[in-house]
Amino acid sequence: MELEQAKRRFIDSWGALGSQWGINRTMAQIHALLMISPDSLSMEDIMDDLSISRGNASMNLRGLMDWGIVHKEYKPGERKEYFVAEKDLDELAVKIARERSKREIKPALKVLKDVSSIDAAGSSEKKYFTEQTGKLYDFVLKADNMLEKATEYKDNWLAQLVLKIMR
Amino acid sequence: MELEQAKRRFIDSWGALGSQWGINRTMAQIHALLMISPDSLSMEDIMDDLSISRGNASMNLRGLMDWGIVHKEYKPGERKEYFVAEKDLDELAVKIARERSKREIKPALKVLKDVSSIDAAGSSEKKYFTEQTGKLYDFVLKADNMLEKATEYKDNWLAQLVLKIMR
DNA sequence: TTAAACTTTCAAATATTTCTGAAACTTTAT
DNA sequence: ATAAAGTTTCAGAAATATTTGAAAGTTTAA
Repeated sequence: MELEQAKRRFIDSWGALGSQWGINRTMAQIHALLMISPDSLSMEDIMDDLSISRGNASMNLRGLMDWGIVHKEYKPGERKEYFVAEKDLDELAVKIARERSKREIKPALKVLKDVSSIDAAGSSEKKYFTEQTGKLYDFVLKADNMLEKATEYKDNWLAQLVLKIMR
Repeated sequence: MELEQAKRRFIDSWGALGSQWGINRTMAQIHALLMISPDSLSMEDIMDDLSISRGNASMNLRGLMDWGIVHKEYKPGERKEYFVAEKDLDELAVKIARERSKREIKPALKVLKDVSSIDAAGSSEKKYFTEQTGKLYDFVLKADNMLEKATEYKDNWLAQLVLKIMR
């Protein structure tokens, strides 16, 4: 397999993976492209490589920056903006985990807390509902806390956690 | 907040959450409905409650069964099929984790392995590519293994893991 | 074997998401 | 202040994904 071919295969599957995870295909592709790029790329470079429009590139780069996993770089003497991906994978994982927690888990927890605390007196239907959503709340909260712990300690988290537990 | 209102809010947000996670809205809503249903529900019950067509209900119930998180139940003397959700949350998490690993992570690993093993001799561009995708492969593999360990031991996994490490 | 009761399938319709491209905006150098 | 170089925005177009509904398929009981 030649480089160009391998590159396409990587970018395509990273893109497909992204869309399965609720990230849009192009955003994931741009991320993939930046991950394998030794140098930072301009918007034009990205548009050309992926054959996408300027508007599309602009919006998705903004999206990646909102996730905190891509940032701008300015080259001295140049007007253009260049983009680089966060390439430390532990750091990348931490940022994604934190952002998903903030954007998705926390709001879900709020809903679960609200709906599980309606007054259950009376019908057994109500009782069942508050019981189930309450359990869900506890579970999601526990999971979110574990994720937080994990990101706190990055790759070394397990060892640190063990130490904490043992003392 | 009244039960009906709380129920709608729960089903809607579970549905929205689903679509952020690459699961379609209706499938997530059916799942939510079954989670708070003390009794098993027929396809008609589900169609009525969510105002969806028979075809839609049928396909999404099949989807949920493929994930292994909903199953059919037959009531004695009745022709109709009834559906129930897996309500043990640890069990639910394990099933989802295993299925995602099988459907998404494993195929991604294959691609990463393939593309990272092209012959890197020559250009430094190639070298960088194989290096980056190789690191990605190692990282995803490590993450997948941890997930597997976690599901093996279900809720008790951490304690078990600690024991293993200490011996 | 038939027909009633029920489920599945899939082509066409609908809804949702993403993408384009051109206009508006911003920044910088002169 | 101006214009060149660049970026962002957003309405409409295109692409994708989901949903419907009716026909085909299946199962069961008599």
